[in-house]
Amino acid sequence: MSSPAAAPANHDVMKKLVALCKNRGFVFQSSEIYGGLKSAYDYGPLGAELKRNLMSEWWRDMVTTRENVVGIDASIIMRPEVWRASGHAAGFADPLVDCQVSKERFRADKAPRPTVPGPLSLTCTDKGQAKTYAEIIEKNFGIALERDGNVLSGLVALSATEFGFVPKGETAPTKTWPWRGYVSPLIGCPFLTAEKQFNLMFRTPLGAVDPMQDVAEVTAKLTAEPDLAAAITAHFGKAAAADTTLGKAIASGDRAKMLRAVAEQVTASAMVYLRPETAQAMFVQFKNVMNSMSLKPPFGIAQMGKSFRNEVTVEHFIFRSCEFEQMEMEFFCEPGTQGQWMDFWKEARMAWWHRYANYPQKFKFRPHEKDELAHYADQCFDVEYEYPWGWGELEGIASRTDHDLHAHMEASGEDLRFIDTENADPKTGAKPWRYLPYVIEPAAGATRGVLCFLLDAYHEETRLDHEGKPTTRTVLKLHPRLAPIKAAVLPLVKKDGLPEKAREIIEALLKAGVSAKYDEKNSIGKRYAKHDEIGTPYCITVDYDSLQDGQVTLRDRDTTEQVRIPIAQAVQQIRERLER
RNA sequence: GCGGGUGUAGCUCAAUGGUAGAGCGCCUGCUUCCCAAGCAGGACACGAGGGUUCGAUUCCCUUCACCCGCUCCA
Repeated sequence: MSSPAAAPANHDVMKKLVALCKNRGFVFQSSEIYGGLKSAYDYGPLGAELKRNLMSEWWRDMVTTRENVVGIDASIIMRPEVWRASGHAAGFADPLVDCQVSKERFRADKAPRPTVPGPLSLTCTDKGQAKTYAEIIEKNFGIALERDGNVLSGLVALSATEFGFVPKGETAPTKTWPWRGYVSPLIGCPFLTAEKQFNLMFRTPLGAVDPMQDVAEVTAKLTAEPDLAAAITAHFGKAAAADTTLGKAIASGDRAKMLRAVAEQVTASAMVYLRPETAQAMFVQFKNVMNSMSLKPPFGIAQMGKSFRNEVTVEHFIFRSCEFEQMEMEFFCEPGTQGQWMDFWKEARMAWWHRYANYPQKFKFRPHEKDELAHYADQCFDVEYEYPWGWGELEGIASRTDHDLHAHMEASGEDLRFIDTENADPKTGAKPWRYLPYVIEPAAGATRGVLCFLLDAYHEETRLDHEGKPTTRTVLKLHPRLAPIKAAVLPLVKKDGLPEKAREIIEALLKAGVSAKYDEKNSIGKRYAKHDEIGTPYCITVDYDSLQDGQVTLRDRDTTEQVRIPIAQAVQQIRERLER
């Protein structure tokens, strides 16, 4: 597209874009009239078109125009086993704890565990912080720790389950608290909140009867017993054996933990998860897809759709939200060929982003460092975009090895290997070769794609009005195929038969399947400006000459230049421009 | 979740312990022959809940949401 090389360096661009999105019907905040819902957004009429266009372009490029890629559209809810096998259920259900003094939040399983018995000294970053924290502790826990520079001392680990305060000069603790054996990583503080499960996944009971009723009834019954642990063991039997979650909770002696485990146990059979990524369905249905479509590696399965994650922090408008949309493809190939396919898809994917961008220099690859790689990947590249707040991820292209298929084969007991009858197993030399394909996964954020192309398209140009005063023209230089409205049809004035002529043109456009809008309100300049702001690439204007010579002007959004074309060619001309 | 900031019309902003005003936009009519023209009318707001007060948009508390920083990811 024709544009200057340098992107506008406007630090308010996010603010302005968010305002434009609301004003012009691209993106609204969810449930706005009720005060809004955190990190949830609704796509308005133009935003819905834009997102749809973007996703259609992806599907066309990744599925429709490729012989070796097929698409699926899987259910968002799947058996919980899927998420256990994929590692999402365990890997993201880490217990989180807050330090009651420093407010730091950390993972309990990774926290430091001081030797017992022994002193527990709090090391602050500086003297000022030490003073503040000492005051907090005095106020909340009623003890005055001894302060020496940035170190607070006086707390002592007494046993694996108890710590206390031993004032200077004393030998016995004057006050004690129960303890879980670890302290906060930053300052080494034992005053902590209870462990809370932070789960990545959205959980919902599947079924007409709400299992909370069962939870309430069982809890009421169990807590009426004098010995909770014994009551649980009696009620659940084998399900409360020592190696189960329930059994471990009983062993801990913590009532809250036990009741939590009871609730989990009672609801377990009804609970399902909303998928945190679309990828797993493509692994789980790998065999069905391969067999029904008579495919053999190398081939890909693609899918677009919503995924759900409880993010620790949501931020930057639609950049990170709990409900988001993905465009993912799992490309299954022979082990050993993953490197070359990685190169292939890297290039293909970057070319795709560049195709719609005004500023290709704002896209780049960022290779993952070894220690940054997910456990399932042997290589990973992020496609990053330079957002106003810095570089951020847009797509991840991961070499996932055979990790996922392997995990699902093991968990389900289903043989997911491909049987290659033509080639011998390179290890044994025997035919057929049974192997689990390796996977290259280009996983793009559709929601992020919408944001990045809106940012890429957002332009402000200063020009002089008819009086010579500078005015700002806001233009969304969206790629014509992404633009929500392709053409506006405008009578120069709304009289003398011009509207009627314009109506004929818009009807022809709509009939041809081109998204177009008729507009006769306000002056012609205002209508141009309005359509520039929503990214309409072409305006067709009917003037008095049109009635005589059968021609109209076709105005280009980016250059504002006009050419005169016959009305009879209008539809065809617009369609041709969209195919470029 | 924690710290800091913000919340007044569709948008951008103002004023005020005594019941809110402008610009732009929007709607109606007239006018208007190509890049946010003019005239005349019109509609629309104190994020929500509670407290103090004779009276709160203003002061206090709570809550919700957003923005900027700490963690994670498509």
